[in-house]
Amino acid sequence: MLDLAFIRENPDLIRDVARRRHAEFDLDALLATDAELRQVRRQAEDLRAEQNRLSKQIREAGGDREARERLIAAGRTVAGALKELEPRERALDATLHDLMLLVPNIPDASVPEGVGEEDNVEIKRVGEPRAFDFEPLDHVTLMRELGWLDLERAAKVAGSREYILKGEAVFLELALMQFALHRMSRKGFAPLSVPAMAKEFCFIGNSQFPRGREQTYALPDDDLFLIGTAEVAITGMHSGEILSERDLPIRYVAYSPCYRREAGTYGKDTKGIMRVHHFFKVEQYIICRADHEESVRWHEELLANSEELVVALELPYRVLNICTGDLGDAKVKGYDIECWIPTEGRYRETHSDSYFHDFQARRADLRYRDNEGTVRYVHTLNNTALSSARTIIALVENHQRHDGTIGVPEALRPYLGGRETIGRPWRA
RNA sequence: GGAGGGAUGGCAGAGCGGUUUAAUGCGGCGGUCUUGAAAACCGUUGACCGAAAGGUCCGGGGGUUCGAAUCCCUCUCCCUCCGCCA
Repeated sequence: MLDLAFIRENPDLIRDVARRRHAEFDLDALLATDAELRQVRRQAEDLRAEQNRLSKQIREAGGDREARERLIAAGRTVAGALKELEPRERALDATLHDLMLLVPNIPDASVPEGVGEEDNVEIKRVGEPRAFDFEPLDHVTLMRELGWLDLERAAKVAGSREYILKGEAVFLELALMQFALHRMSRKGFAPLSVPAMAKEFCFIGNSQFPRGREQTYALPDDDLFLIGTAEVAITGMHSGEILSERDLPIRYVAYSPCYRREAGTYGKDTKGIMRVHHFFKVEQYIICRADHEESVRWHEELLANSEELVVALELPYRVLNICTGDLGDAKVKGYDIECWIPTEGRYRETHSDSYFHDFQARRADLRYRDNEGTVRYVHTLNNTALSSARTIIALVENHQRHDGTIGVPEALRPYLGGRETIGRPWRA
């Protein structure tokens, strides 16, 4: 959420943001509602001031019965007028709030202009795609042959876009998560394991709602929703708080399942476990001072942390600077890391590194008291450390061996009993 | 699931219809003293809207009243006990 006063004073800039983002929202409706609310609120406040004056006079009238009766009658009139005005004030306030939630954040000047993902700008490429001396197999074939994946029974249990991992794939998944948690906690990030479901305010605070609500699983009987990322739970965790500057920055590394409805993606990535309804993720999250330079510094550092993990897993990757049209509403700027998928012959997204300035903090009412005693909204950032399904794809495809087994990168071996390969050889 | 108790400023904690414009303590900030710090002492200090006047806010929402932190209803969360359970 942006500062309302800022929107009021910079309507042209906000219109330009909408244009750059190719986003739709009704700024005129917002400004009109704001203007009307301010007018109605002023009337209501005048009435309340009158009410207070009368209340004081009634108190002071003491035993003077006649004056008392007269003042109470006047008070009744004011109360009646206020009662008529208040529903209007509340309704306008609610409308304004709803409209405010639809205003996107202001992209940084370094975000490339563009309409969709095709306009994202590659800023670096690291690692050479491996030259296979045999025909590499895709992750579905490999994992099936290794006895690691059952898609048919997963569909039977839970429908499309679900999967059952079996055998060593189960340990591989856990190994990746543990690897990421250990590495990040060694860097000073505090490990968290958070609830997989959260209340609505967490999703609004984080900006998943109201736009993108259809991407989230709802549990209506309990007024809860399944999180699509640990970010939701972490933002909710500190919402409404006033932290102290000396507690900042807060650095978390959170492990959680992630649930995504993938509504509207029919026909996209229908093979295997590239696009699935659940996976596990280790997420980096930072809460820092309200300082642009500091946000930028952490944004770069979060990227470097994730790159370090990907490099340790010996996966070729590239980094994209996400363009205005593909950038989530709440983000000031975003980088994606995409890992090389040999059988697709292209890079696929595995990480998303974002900063928000105080956009999430305003929605979640997350503030801090600075060293001068001033209360400010914090800045928030997050980036994937590792996510399970897509990293498994990249790992098995890139590290497959001629005999159908999977090579384990050295950094991951401590989490897999020291083994250099996993899976039984099944190819000649 | 059942019974009871509770939720007040950064934290702790009074207040239980109208001098509460929310006491007091801790913490924070500023100062005196000090080479510097600690201690002590002095001052200052809730959040939000508004240019201001003024207004809003005592877990959320609704109600009673001329007037609600205070009374009523409802929801959420926390605590204690019982039941069930990995």
